Amino acid sequence: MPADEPSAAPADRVTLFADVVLPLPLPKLYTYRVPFELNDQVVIGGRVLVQFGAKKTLSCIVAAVHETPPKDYQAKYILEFIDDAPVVTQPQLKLFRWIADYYLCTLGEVINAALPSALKLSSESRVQLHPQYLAEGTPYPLTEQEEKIVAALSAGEDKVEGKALTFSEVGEILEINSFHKVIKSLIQKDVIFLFEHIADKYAPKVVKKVRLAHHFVAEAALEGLFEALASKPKQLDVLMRYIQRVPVYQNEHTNHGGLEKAALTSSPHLSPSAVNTLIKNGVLEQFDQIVSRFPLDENDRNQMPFQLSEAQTTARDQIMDSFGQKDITLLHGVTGAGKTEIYIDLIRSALDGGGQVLYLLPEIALTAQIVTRLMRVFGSRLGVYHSKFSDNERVEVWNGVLSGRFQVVVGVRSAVFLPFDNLSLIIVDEEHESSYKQYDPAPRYNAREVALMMGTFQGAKVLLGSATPSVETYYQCRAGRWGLVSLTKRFGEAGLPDIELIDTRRNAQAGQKKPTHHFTPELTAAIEGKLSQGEQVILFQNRRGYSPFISCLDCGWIPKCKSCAVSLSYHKFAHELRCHYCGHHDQMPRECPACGSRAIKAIGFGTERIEDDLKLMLPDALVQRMDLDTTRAKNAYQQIISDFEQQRTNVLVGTQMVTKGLDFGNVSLVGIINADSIIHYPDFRAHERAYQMFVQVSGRAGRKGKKGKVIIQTGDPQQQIFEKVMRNDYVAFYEYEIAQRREHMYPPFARVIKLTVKHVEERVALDAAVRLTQELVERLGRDAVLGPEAPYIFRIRNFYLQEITIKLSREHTVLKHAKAQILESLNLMRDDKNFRQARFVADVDPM
DNA sequence: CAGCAAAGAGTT
DNA sequence: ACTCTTTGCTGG
Repeated sequence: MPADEPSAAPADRVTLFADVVLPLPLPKLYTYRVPFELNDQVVIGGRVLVQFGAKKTLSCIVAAVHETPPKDYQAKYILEFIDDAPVVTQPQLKLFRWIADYYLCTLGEVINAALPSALKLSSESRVQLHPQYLAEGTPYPLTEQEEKIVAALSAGEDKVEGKALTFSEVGEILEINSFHKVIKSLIQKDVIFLFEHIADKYAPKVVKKVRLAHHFVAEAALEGLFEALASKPKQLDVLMRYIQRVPVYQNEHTNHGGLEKAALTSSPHLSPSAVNTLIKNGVLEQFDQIVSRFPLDENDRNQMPFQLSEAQTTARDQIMDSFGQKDITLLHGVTGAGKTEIYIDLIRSALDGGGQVLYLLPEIALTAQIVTRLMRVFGSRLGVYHSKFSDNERVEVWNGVLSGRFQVVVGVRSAVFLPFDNLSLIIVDEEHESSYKQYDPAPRYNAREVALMMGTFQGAKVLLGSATPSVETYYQCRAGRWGLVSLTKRFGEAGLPDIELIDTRRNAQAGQKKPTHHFTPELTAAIEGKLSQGEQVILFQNRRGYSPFISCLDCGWIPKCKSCAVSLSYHKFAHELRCHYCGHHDQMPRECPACGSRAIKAIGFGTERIEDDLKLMLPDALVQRMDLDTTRAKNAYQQIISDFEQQRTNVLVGTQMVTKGLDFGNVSLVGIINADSIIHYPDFRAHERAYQMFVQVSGRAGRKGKKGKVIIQTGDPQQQIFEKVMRNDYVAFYEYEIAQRREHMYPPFARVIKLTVKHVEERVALDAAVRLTQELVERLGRDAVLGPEAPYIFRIRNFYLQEITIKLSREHTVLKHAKAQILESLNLMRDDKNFRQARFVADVDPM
């Protein structure tokens, strides 16, 4: 095409339209018009401000730009462009579209989950004095409270307009909650007006620094200063420290960078008031500097040299080999085989090739242990993305990936949303973990699957790692579609632990006594034995709280949650009854509300009770509990781990958390208190989960050359699964399980989509579910649809539940068609007046 | 038939 | 999701 095409309008006169993604669960994109003068500012993937509806101003993402005006309506104008570079890249948009499609949700929901909330602008209502009031006052009388607000609004330095207050500030001034009435009345009297204030929530981190005022930098001036301060020793001390830390003579710039104010007041002999006096007298000047929340490591590239063992080297080479032919490879390595070193080696060569690397870990295992090791090798090129990070920290990681500062990111499932555009390697460690699946709210995605798709889109290799691979993954390897590399030897030649099954039923018949009934004598003896040898013990019980329910011994009363179909768990420390599904809690009753009896007993046992009883049985043991209740605080988890690592505690009692990815050198015994509840879960994955749990928790025993012991307490030692756990025979487990899946048409032989219908009335929930089932059967055939069926816990948060399970062929085109049919059925249901208050939730590949 | 609450429609 | 609009219902 000739460059000077006469018909081409000048760039700034083209009428442009932008399709934007609103952060709402709306199925479509919305089209806004770009104002001419902003034509050259349009950035796909950038944020823009738009008016949505009459009241709302929203920030959203530009997904596409074009010149086609919408047919049926007049597009509104974009108000403002926020970014001059994309915050969401093209590869991301492509991936997000795939997620929305695959997981049956909207693009808005994906964007909402993907963006750190500090990147979403917030709009807050504020009030200000009305210009008319400022000019003429008001003819209406004002109440005392109204006067108070007017006074507060006038108090600002900004005399012309007065200052603005947010609603909550108004509330604080009046010290009442019902301030809306006051505001409403003032608006009616034209005394104030309301406006929306849009603010970026991201706040850079600022440190206070000081430097020497520039006219003192010259040597002569400085000498003079010393003389002038001769009689003020405190100030002199501060000045000396400054000069000691900042050699101002060397050059001007050294001083210009200054020194953190905190560094001047850090030792006890340095007085903060002396610092302030120096600032006040103009000797030092104070300034703010924006710093990264992830400081650059000065001794970067402190590449910790380490040697891969022979087995590790072989595995590494096999993985590289496999990647030559296949994009996806599974590293099946027993716990303790040293997978992390192999990962580090692979990451290093991926980085040398100039690509980015994403290293995914399940939520709980993202411990200091692994991050510290990675930090040592990759220094400040490593970004960490983690649920306990603050919003500001997340934004910095996001921007760091965009800018190229972070070339490796280690993170939890939401790290798949980060703006990578040049990935060459993705590692999904512990790929079988269910915490990769988001359950609520939408998007209900599995980060492992998203990672696989991301790999395909960006041409990256994907390495899945696990000691107990998911059946689906192993199946792909067996079928030859994915590569498989096995590591069967434990690092340092530590043998696999001995596993002993203890029959709790036989013990019960033998007449066990009460306070220790969940500890068999064998387990108790083993714990005592190990502790006396100075070794450590981990006890696993998959239930938190003291006991799962309590009961009146006289009338049998059991307290239930008022909004869920579950009994309330007793939490002894908090002296409360709690619902683990909705968070509702009650005081522990002194007497039975039904019959007045005082004989209320805790039935069953959770981690808290195990901890308690153990302390009674073995008063010298230093017992620590690790479960959701003890790890709520930001650093609690790390504290517990490090206490155990440093052997300040010697028994760790916990839920699932203790099974995951922790390396302890001195643990020689692991006890599984009750294996039965794990095996007998009503779900097609129950056996897989149980196998994984037993093997993973066993893997905590016996590291660093010591042979460990595992004791499993069960009422049914004949279960086939135990034999496979004891022989550590994954393949045998797999063969058995895959036959079951084939027979019953479960994954990997079918895709499962679970639909949940929720309604406050049991009847309506059932009716809606029956109707939905009919619709689905009509579209997909009788064989594809199971249910409806009320789940085991049939009411949660006041909603009655019904579940429909859909099983589909894995074939891509069939799947796509079926999902369209499902969406159609769901939309039909949502439009049906009879089911208006019903909620319909689709969960693709539930776990 | 006012006055209010609950349900429905629409957002570009 | 949120808000404006319509419909439905209670009291009279």
